[in-house]
Amino acid sequence: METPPIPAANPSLLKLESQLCFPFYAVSRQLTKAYQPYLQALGLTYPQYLVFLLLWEHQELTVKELGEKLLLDSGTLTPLLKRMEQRQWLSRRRDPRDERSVIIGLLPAGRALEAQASDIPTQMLAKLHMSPAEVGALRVHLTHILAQLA
Amino acid sequence: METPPIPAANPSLLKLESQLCFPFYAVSRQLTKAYQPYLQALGLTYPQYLVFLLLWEHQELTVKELGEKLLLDSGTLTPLLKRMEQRQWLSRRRDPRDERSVIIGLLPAGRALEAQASDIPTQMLAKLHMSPAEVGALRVHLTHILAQLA
DNA sequence: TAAAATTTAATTGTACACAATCAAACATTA
DNA sequence: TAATGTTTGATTGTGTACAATTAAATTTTA
Repeated sequence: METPPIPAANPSLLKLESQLCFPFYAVSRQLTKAYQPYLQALGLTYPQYLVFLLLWEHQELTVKELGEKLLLDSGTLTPLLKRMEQRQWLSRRRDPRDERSVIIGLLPAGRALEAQASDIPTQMLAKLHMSPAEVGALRVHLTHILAQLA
Repeated sequence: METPPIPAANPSLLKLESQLCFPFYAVSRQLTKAYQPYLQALGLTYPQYLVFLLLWEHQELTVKELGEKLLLDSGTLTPLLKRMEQRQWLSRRRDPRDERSVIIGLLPAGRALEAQASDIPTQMLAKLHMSPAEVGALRVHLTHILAQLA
């Protein structure tokens, strides 16, 4: 015999289709997958690409600064950065003025990747089937939500 | 000949702040963190919660069906489901009518969690500082983007 | 129907994510 | 300045994610 369903306060809210979180989770992973062909050609993972976006702009950043900008902690960044260091893409050294800090610096091989990555944003925009205006509006919206959460 | 590669058509596109993907990635992780206090009280991780949302509704689903609905593959689901099986939350058995399929079934301990989870959606909505109408519109928007990508 | 192709999970290996803890370096203060 | 507290990364352990491969079961086809 069937057990009657437990009466939730509002049963319909406890369904996958009612969730706001799931589309975020799923879109995030599908977007990462959409980057795959471009990133794989450069031997990069998506989080590594994000680190490069920051280093191409700033040349040098501490682990703490990278973590603040990407919302990632050292447990994620330290091994990721060590892998990128092994590939000679970046350097890791203590700040002589504050030995607690580790400065991540762009190396020539890492700088050279910027030219090869320059087409990626445009190619990704094409995949989204959205106008630049739509993309811009959505980015503003998401950034606002992120500010509420973080 | 191909498009000229070296200088990006628009250099500003290759910045973290220009990306649409990053807000999705960051919001997704921050949302998962926002669930933490509620899920930890039940001993659940976020992907395990998603599996339960489907099982509370459907009682039984194959690994393939779970994978299709959550956009996750067996390399992710198999170990996750084995952990949930160890907790007696669900059962795993081959479909006698097609021995390739594994049927995941809700067990009493898993069913009992539904009542404890029933308040989570409402509590999460409160954290978002958004009206139900806004949330609904955004969910529709994201679901549409997901359909484009998946 | 036997062989080939397809479907479905499981396995393997790499790379995140993050909570919790640790240790060193720096800052503060009594 | 010595003791206390804070900051910063690294480490450890658990749990996803996913590509690639494998193996078994089923379906299709010659």
